[in-house]
Amino acid sequence: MADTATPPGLRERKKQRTRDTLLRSALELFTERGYEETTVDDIAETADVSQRTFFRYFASKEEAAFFVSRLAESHFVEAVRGRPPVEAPLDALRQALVASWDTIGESVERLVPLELHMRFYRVIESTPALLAAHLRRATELEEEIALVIADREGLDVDTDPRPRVVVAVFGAVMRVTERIWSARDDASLAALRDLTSSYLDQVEPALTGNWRGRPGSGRAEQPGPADPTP
Amino acid sequence: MADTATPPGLRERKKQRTRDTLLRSALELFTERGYEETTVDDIAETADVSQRTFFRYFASKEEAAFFVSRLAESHFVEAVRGRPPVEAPLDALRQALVASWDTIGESVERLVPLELHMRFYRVIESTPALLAAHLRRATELEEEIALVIADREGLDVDTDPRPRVVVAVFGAVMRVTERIWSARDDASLAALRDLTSSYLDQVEPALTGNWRGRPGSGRAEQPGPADPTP
DNA sequence: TGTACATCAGTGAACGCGCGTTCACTGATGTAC
DNA sequence: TGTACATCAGTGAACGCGCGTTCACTGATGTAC
Repeated sequence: MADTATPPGLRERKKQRTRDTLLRSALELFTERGYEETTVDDIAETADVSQRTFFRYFASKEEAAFFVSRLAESHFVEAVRGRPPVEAPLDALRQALVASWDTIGESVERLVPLELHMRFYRVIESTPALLAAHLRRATELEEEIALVIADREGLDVDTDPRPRVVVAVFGAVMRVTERIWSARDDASLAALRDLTSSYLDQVEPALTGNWRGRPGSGRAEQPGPADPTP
Repeated sequence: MADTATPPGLRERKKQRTRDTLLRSALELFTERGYEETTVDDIAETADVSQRTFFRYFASKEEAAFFVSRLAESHFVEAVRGRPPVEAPLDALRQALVASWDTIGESVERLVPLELHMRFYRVIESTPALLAAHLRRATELEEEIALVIADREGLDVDTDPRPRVVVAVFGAVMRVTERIWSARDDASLAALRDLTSSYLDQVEPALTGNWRGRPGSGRAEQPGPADPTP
């Protein structure tokens, strides 16, 4: 948890301040007027630096947009890594999520207000380009976590499908709840957590065949004689 | 299944030919030299029309890229809609996938060679911008299918989480297998189908806690005394 | 404490690039009589 | 079968736009002595 070895000098502190100002400016503009409607020049101007300086800190507009998310994600990965081995994989993921959401505020607030971060999450969901980038990043994160899970269980992801499958299922539920959450009024982290929790509880019921007393979910190889729905 | 009422005239047939030529040119260039490395002008030039004409047929470069995929997707949705109600939701999805993959060649070949379409799928996976767009489109498709499933079961997606959850889980497994498939040598549809099938079989084992004789997957509220992995 | 030099964050202006749009126009196809 | 007109696919050229890059330069911070 320690920072760099030597305490940061004046130059270093100024750099951090410039970067934080750029980040805040970016997220504020994104949430206020929209991602597409905000140019890199707008961000630089709001942060009171040149456009050239923006690109010194962020390789692209997208990188700035996801900088805080990146922090939250590595926070979650560390939480997964720290779960006790007695927990089953799906439980470990779930507990890690709860634990990291309980403490994420502290890390995020060092950069931007948590409330701003949460509001920006909703912007992601309503901006096609951002949502696309978010989903791509999510699959990269899933691959990373699958390796952690495989490591926990002493398995190889290339020979055993289960690590990637369990992580993909977990991620799929999260993305469903993120989307529903973003469309509702309550933008709090607590609301997202409760929703995710209740949806995770529905995974097993959703996968078993008998949603309403059906024969069962055996490998139904026979096409069945019933009439297709019109 | 019937086409338009009146048989297409010369003008209409020429339009279709122009569009098909543009599609083929686009997919060929994308697979040969890469998506980012192909400009809209390149595509128009290869198809022997002006750039202006390209935009008359496709609103964007991305729309052209996913035109054939769009066809395959609606094929799948129809297959889901046609599954007999006795099948449990997850089975219905699975059977619909198998069935639509068995017949997709016929629809696709009307536009471009199936082999070209399959090769392009691998380009999607290796091109960040395309993968991002693909994932966003996939979630839109999932929402559509969730509505179909809810309809089948007489449920409302806003009150019952199960339709969206089961579809999300199914989709998550598909995306995992797409990615693995795209990294392997065998680019055939059969290879993708077999891989997907075997991964779907792993969903239930992956979600149950006992990957190697563990206590069980009860709601593990106690953090547990064990040491975190280093 | 003071001087000389090195490092490096930030600047300003210009540019390349490709996507997607706009405009006024041409010529082939379709249709009415 | 032939003529007159309407429709509409396609054209060519120019443009707007924002992202991201390149260049030569300035001035503040850090360091050596």
